[in-house]
Amino acid sequence: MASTNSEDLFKNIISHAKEYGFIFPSSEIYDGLSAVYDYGQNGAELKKNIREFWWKAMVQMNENIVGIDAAIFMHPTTWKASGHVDAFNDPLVDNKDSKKRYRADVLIEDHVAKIEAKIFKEVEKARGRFGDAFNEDQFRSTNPRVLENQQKIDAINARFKSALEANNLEEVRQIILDLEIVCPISGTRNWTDVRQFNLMFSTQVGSVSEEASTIYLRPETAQGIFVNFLNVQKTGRMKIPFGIAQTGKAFRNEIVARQFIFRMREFEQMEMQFFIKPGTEMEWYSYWKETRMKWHRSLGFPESKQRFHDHLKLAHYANAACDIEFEFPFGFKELEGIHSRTDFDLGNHEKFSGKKLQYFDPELNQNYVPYVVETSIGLDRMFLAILSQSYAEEKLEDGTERVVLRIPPFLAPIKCAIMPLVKKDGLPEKAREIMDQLKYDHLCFYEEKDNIGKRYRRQDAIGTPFCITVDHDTLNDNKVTIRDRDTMAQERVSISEVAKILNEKVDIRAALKRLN
RNA sequence: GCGGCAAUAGCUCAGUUGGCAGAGCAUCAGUUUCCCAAACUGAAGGUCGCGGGUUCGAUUCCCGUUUGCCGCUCCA
Repeated sequence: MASTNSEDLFKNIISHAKEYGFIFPSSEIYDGLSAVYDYGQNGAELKKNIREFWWKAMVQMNENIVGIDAAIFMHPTTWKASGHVDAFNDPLVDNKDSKKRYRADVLIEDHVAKIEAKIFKEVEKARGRFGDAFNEDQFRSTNPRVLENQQKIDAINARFKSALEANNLEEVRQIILDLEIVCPISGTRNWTDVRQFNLMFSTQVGSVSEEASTIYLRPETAQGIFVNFLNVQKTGRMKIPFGIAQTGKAFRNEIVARQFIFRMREFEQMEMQFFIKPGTEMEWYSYWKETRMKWHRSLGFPESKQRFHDHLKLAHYANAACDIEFEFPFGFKELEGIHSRTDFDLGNHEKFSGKKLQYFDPELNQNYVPYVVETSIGLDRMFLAILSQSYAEEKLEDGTERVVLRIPPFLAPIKCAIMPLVKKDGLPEKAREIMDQLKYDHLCFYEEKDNIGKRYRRQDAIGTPFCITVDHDTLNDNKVTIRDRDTMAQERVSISEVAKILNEKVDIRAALKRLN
């Protein structure tokens, strides 16, 4: 059972996640759906608790940050303004020998450019021959070689244009084959089919197909915040600097989606857009870098597991960007992104909507489009980080092994298991009384099946931090034992104190205070 | 997307040179023990991922396909 290397470890974590009701492949009875997963009974709780911790840390702990919940469907123009439509509409083709991928339109344009170069050469030759008397337009419209090449170019362009307009990718490939375009690296013409990779999923709104208009499932939640900037600023009487936070599903049609729930086609983001005065972005960028790292560190995992990764190549919307990376079993990977987005988004939404998205700054007595610093974390990735960091295969003193999830108690799916030592002599009744007392505050679990050791191990496996056991002495002294998941040590306490003790042990407040 | 490997019970896997489908653990019902996966009795759980082909007969051989993992590629 013990994992000898990180690949085994990762496989064991995946098995464990399924066996104990954290993660299931989507629609598994139909063989699943590639890169889509469901959260099971324990996974849903853990995910909810992570989301709550983020929400409280961002919204509840910051007077100048408020939360919204925007719709997944948005007006199609949103994605033109954001740049998502244009950035991802390229027809791509792979060379099977060199395994290199090219944009089909670039291959064809390069080929056209070569023909143009030939024409240019002819023209320059002629210019040298005729000297000052040279009439380029006349030469181009009469020279047979130039005309022939120009016709070729026109024919290619016309054919390519109509193929693209008809969305006929077969034809695009045929053009590449007919033009005998070779891969610059392998030199072969062994091309795959041409494929259109659009990052966004589309669907139709409207009941009649002719009236239907195409809309997209949002590829990021951020735009829901930008389009509501004025609504929130005005109705919330927000003053810059202020933030808008949101959690929710986003969808990306990834070409390659892999590594369990690390890269899924449907995933949940937790994003916060912080609106600031232009010129102050670098201060706020480093403020949020440190603040977010503190949040990650507050979970108590080794600091060596997290690191910053500064982006050298910046996206079209950013003037500074970094990732917080986590060391997953398959290496350091992005967990959260912090981006200085300038006024790119609000500015573009102004252009496309024609609405003024500005803030009147009373101190400066002037309007401006605010700059934005964004923090964007993948909830599913955070879930995987916590799951893989918590998972431990332990060898105990007596030589037996146990699997334990050392999830921080306030994030654990089940906070407390309550069990009678045996299921007779009135012990179950007593345990039920305690269960009925605690269930109003915490998700608790009652169990009387199997011997007590087995029940403890089952709770270890799902990360339940505490087990309360009712034994024969309980009936006389009204005391129970509280067993700690990590140390396996037991403490005997009065039943009247149990609620108070448990409240303290699983309280999210301690974690939030560590953020200060 | 390309290449490699894999898919048999909830989990980990064995197996049949092509001839009635197996183990351990887990699950459920009971007996017993009672503080760290104990024991016993019984039960349930499978079109051997799916679809074709070859064959008297395919879980086994062949082809396709789906899903997963790994490498490359991609990830504004």
